[in-house]
Amino acid sequence: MGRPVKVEDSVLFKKLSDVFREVGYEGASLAILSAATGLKRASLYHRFPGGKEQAAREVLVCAETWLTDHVLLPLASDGPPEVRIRAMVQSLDAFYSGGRQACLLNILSSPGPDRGPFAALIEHAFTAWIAALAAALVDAGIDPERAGLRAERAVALVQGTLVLSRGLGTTRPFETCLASLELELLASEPGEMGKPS
Amino acid sequence: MGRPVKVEDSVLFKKLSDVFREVGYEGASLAILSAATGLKRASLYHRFPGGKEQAAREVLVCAETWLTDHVLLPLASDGPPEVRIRAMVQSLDAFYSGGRQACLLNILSSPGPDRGPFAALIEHAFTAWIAALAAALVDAGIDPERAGLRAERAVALVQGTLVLSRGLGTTRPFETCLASLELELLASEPGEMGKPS
DNA sequence: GTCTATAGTAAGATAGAC
DNA sequence: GTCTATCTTACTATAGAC
Repeated sequence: MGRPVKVEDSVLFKKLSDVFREVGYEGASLAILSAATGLKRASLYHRFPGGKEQAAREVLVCAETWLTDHVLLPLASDGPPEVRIRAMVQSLDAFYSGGRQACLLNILSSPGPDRGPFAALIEHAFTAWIAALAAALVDAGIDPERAGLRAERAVALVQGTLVLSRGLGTTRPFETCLASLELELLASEPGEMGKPS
Repeated sequence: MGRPVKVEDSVLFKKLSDVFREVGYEGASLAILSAATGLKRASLYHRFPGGKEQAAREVLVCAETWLTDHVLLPLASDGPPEVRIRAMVQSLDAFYSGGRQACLLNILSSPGPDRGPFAALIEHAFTAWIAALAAALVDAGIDPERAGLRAERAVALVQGTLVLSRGLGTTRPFETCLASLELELLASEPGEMGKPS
């Protein structure tokens, strides 16, 4: 066995992220994280003195950076709204591997009344995502209130079709969702999104 | 301490279900399950020789029975479609405590490529739910293909707004979803659901 | 920065008394 | 049907060598 070499942060975070997305936070033991990254447990503690919780938090922060770069900034660019939204859709397709990989925002959120150690990060990510999407819709001439509802609904659809794709064992729901997302977000009719009144 | 009394199955399943929905499958240790149910670990093994996995499986079966009684059968009744759908919405509102409690179908599904021990049960539940909803929409005069897409989309929206409600720390997304679900499902216009072509 | 080695704790699971 | 007691394994975390 040769001399151990430093593991780059980018590949480290990628592998940690994959584990959390595959087996969840509680299911991700240090043994599994160690095997996946190639780092021994003690080395993981060197990188993350706070243990698994700190590792998950930093992975989440890393994911939020990705969200900012690939979703929020494109949505806030000065191009035509349909182009910005299309960029978001393509990024989401890649990020979730066409529906095969779960969302950290779902995986790392604790269901219980105590919202868990990552509640603030997760809430911030969802809020920023929805706000950026709504802003793009407003730029497209959509009423601000309706834009907010549509944006929130779109994020819920992405999350829900990920859940459904996993449960049904097929990526079709997620693919269908992404395929119709742009047209649906920019539709001019009140459609099925409008307030019932 | 008095003589131990038998714990009824109905309350046992309810308490086990609550734990799984609160802390997830991996997070639900036998110590937690024991504390929540009032049964010692050995007693849990007496009821569930297969351990935690069997307990979760039986809880899931119990949930599917609930789904059949409160969602599938009402959807398949011979009343007007809007009444049937309204019954489903009210049942969902109660089952998820207005968006405060997670869905076992999401919680117990393993994200990874190996779909986990409950994949078949979860897939069956989602499939039956979508099929029953689609059948009600067909009865309402909606084109079968569109009915299937709308039904799948509605289930995804329920799951997604549950995820979002948890992440945002408010039940509003789930409530908004339920409030507009009936009108949206039965809308006569192509709406935002139609195929892009 | 990574490793081996190890302590201490919590987990899943079983045996046998009542 | 529930309990106490125990076993074995797996996990988290730390110490110290290289």
